[in-house]
This record gives sequence, structure tokens and C-alpha cells, in this order.
Amino acid sequence: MRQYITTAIDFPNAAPHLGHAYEKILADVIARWFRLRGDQVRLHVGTDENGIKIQQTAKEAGITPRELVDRNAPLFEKLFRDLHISYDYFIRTADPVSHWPTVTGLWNRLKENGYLEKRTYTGLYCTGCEKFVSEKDLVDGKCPDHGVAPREVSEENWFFLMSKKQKDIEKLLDPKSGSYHIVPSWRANEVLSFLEGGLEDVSFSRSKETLTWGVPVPDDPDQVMYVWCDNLTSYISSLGYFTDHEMREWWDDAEVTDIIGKDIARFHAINWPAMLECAGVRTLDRLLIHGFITNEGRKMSKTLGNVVDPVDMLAKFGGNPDPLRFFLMHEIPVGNDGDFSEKRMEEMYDAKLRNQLGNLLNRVLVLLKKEGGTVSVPADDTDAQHAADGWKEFQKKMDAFEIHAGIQQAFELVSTLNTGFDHSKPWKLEGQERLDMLARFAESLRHVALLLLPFIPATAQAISRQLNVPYAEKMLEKNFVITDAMKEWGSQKDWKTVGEPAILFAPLS
RNA sequence: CGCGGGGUGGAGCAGCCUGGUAGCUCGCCGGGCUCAUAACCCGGAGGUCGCCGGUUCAAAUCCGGCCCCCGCAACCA
Repeated sequence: MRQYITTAIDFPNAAPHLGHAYEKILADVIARWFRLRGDQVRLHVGTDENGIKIQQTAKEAGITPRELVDRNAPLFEKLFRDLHISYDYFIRTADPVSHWPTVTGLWNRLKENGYLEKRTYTGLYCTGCEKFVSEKDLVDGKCPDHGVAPREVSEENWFFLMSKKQKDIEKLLDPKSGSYHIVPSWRANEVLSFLEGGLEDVSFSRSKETLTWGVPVPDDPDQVMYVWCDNLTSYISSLGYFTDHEMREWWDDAEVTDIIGKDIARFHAINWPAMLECAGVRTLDRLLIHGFITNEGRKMSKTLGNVVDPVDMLAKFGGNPDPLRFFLMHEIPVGNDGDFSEKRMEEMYDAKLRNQLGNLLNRVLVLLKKEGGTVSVPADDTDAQHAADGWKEFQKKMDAFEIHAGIQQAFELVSTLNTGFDHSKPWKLEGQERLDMLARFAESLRHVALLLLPFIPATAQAISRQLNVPYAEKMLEKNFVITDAMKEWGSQKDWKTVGEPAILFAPLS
């Protein structure tokens, strides 16, 4: 099966923060899981570089919008690489070559199909908000967020006639019979109740006076495209849609999953499929909506100055992204908001990664090494059944996008193994009995490493290398699949010896 | 009646969809082990699962009502 995973493209008016990191880690874990189960995967990330806010931020900084995005977009790309996000394509919407032709193509199709209309619109416009505001939103005649009075603006804009799509979108999102599914299902409520209120037409362009930094509207030199037509279209521009290098197999013949935050759920659930349908492109299959991350219980915001920099979190662990990946995936149920706390993260690092996982690996390997380091996993029906049941349960959770439950299961197994290790006291056993017992723990750890592979890939490989399992070197390749044989107890007949034990996670100084 | 989420031992959270011994991390008290990264294991104290009512043999879980907190709507993922 082909899987195309799209994520929200990020706004590069400033450096990335923890929220950006969270979404990409979540998407990456899902992408990795799909690959590991044998799917072909394409993971899409990028930056949303057009718009008035970029224009303004650049002006304040005394640079051009181009300079601003060229300075910030690489920060995102570097962060994603440092976080081990296995993306396949990084799109930049200010790129006239890779992005714009598709946007123009989509626009033309919407227009040809009668879904775009030019209208005169008069209203109060706040440049800070980049939108028309209604009078009831104002405080003392001023925008409450920007403290300035909006000015009355009358201009001609293109509108996307989304109201025509009310019935179609209702049908598409119907929880029972629709083809577009929202995960987790409870997140659909907000979208569905918004739909009940009736869809309105959407402003799709701005006059060139207010917006210069964006995609030009075809055949209308005074108009520049507004965010949604431009931004959402990145998901198919990266596939070359409406150009001579279309990769339709990644859309038409793939399962398409869009991963985004709750703030923009409405646009991705409604506007995007509406646009696609009107342009004659098939709609997507799944919308995964994640929550937001608070810092010590408080909303992260630039004004409060409590934004967590993911680069700091990487540096704290010597550049290893796994403690952060582990924390975010283990602590935040998919869809829910989650709280980040540096103290809590340190606790979890010590308790789970260092003391439970790292220490277990070490005690097994050290004892095995003392016996010469040979491994021969004894056949055992009970062990085999446990392994099979565990994998079945794990797959069920992962396939249902209960990512947190998947990683938690892996760590429950680690905990069980620690208990079992103490109870079976292999250090007191002799000869073959001792070797057999240790081999069982080594084999269990082999399974643990495979379970952890989507979440903390570098660590999973490090464990497998120390164990010296035959496939260890291939685990991080994109075509590596967890085969049925690998899930089977004692299946690795070529696995004869273990490698050198080494500290997996060092104490934080 | 704008929309959504939440209220579970000292702290932070899971469980609720698919009712049936209330679980996890940290902290506290005591014990064990000595293979291991001052790590690991066992036991204990601490909970009227926000409140009231209903359904049921059985409710943290389902239904109704109420109280309180937070977010969105209105820069920020």
C-alpha cells in the first residue's frame, strides 16, 4: 500500500518551537510505522512562506521577505533533520518553480469550473490580523490584539464559492458513511458542529496594495492569492500536480493522511477537500488532529516568552533526539493537549530510558559476556505465544494511531522484563541453564528494539547493535520492513553472539 | 443558551468509546537483591474517580442535571 503523509507547512517568520517539533515527530513515527509494516511511504513537510505577516516581519527587520524566509526556512529543515524526521520532500511555498505552477493550475481549474467569483467587499481591515474584522470584535474601536484602529477598505477580491459544497462536505465527513475520516473521532465534533452552522464563501485573494508577497492570480495582475489556496495546495504541488511531472500515484493510488494541529483543523477538514473536489481532484482519506503543548501548564506564547526551543532540548541530550521523541510520544495521547516540563522530561529520561531500558540491556549483556557471549534462544511455546500476542496488540494500537499506547506497551514489556530478571536470578544459575535464561532476555530485548524502532530509531538500532542481531545495520534504511519472521520468537538462527555492552543513556550531569 | 476539552491518592497523567479487582511516572515509608548505569525487585501509607440523580446484578466508565477550571472564537503549531 502507498501512504502519503502530509503535515502542516510551518510559518517561518521566526525560529521553530516545540510545537513544530511535536507535529513532525508524530508524523515521522507514523511514517516509520507504515514503512516498517511494509507500506511505501512519502512524508511531506515544508514552510508556508507567503503572506502579509512575512512581509511585515521582514520590513520590521529591515530585510526583504526573500531574505527572511531564506534565513528561517533552513532552521526548520535543520531541526527536522536533527530530530530524525524521515521526510521525503521539503516544500517551500515562495519557490516559483516547484510550488507556483500547481497553485496556478488549481486556481484555473476552480475558475473554469465556476467556483471562483470576483466580488466587491467593504469592511474593516486590520493589517495586523491580516483579515477583515467585525465591529463587535473591536475594543474602543481598535483591534484588541494590535491596538490600532482598522481602516475601512473596499476592494475587489476573488471568492471561492465554498457554500455550494455544503452537502458534499457533509457527505464526505459523515462519521458513518463518509470517506474522509477524522482521527481521533472525538476531534471531529468541533468540525461537524461548525459545518452545521453553514459554510460561507471564502476570500481567496487580496489586492496587490495590501499583499505583494505571494502567488499572483492568473490573468488578474492586481490580485495576489490569499493564504488558503496557496498553502493547502503545497500538498499536491510537491507531487507536481498540473505540471508535466505529475506523481499521481502518490495521491490517486495512495492512502492520504493529513497531520495537523487543532487550530487549523477546520480548514483542513473542510476547505481543502472542497477545493480538491471543485478542481476535480480526489479528496484525502484521513485527517489526524493533534493537540497543543503547554509549558508547565501555561500556554506557550511569544508574548509570555515561555516558548520552548527544541534546539535547547536537543543540546541538553548531546544532540540525541530520542529523549525528546520518547517524551512527547510517551506522554501525550494522540489528539490531546499535552504538557511539557523540563523537570518531568528529566525524570522520564532517568526512570524509563536510563534506569529501566538502558540498565536492563546492560545487565543482560554483561552477564552474557561473562559466559562467552554466545546466544542460542531456546524454543518455548509460552514465550512464542507471548511474543505473538504482544505484536498483535501493538499493531492494533499503531494501526489505530494510538501512538502513545504503542510506545507505552513497549515500556511495559521492559518493566516486565526487569521484574522477570530479578525473579529468575540468572546470575545465580549455572552452565546451560544460565545461558538459556540469558538468551531469553536477549531475545526479548531484540523484540523491544523492534517495537521501539518507529519512536526512537537511533536507540533501537543501538540496542540491536549491542545485541548484535543480524539485521541491525539495515534497521534505519527506508526499505527496512519488520517481517513476520522477525516478530517470531527465536527466529534469528544466524544470531550467534552478542556485542559489547555500552552505556545506552548516560546520566545527566 | 457560540464551540471544544477537562475535574481520578501529595504533584503530573492514563483508564471512559467496547460497564465487572482503580493503573503509570515522580515523591514518601519499610524490606530485598548485589547481575547491572547509587541502577533493579518486593511490600506499605495515601483515592467518597467534581456534585446530585437515573439505568444495571454491577458505573470512574452509560444517561440526565448541576458546579468549577482551561482552550478556541481573537498574533502563536
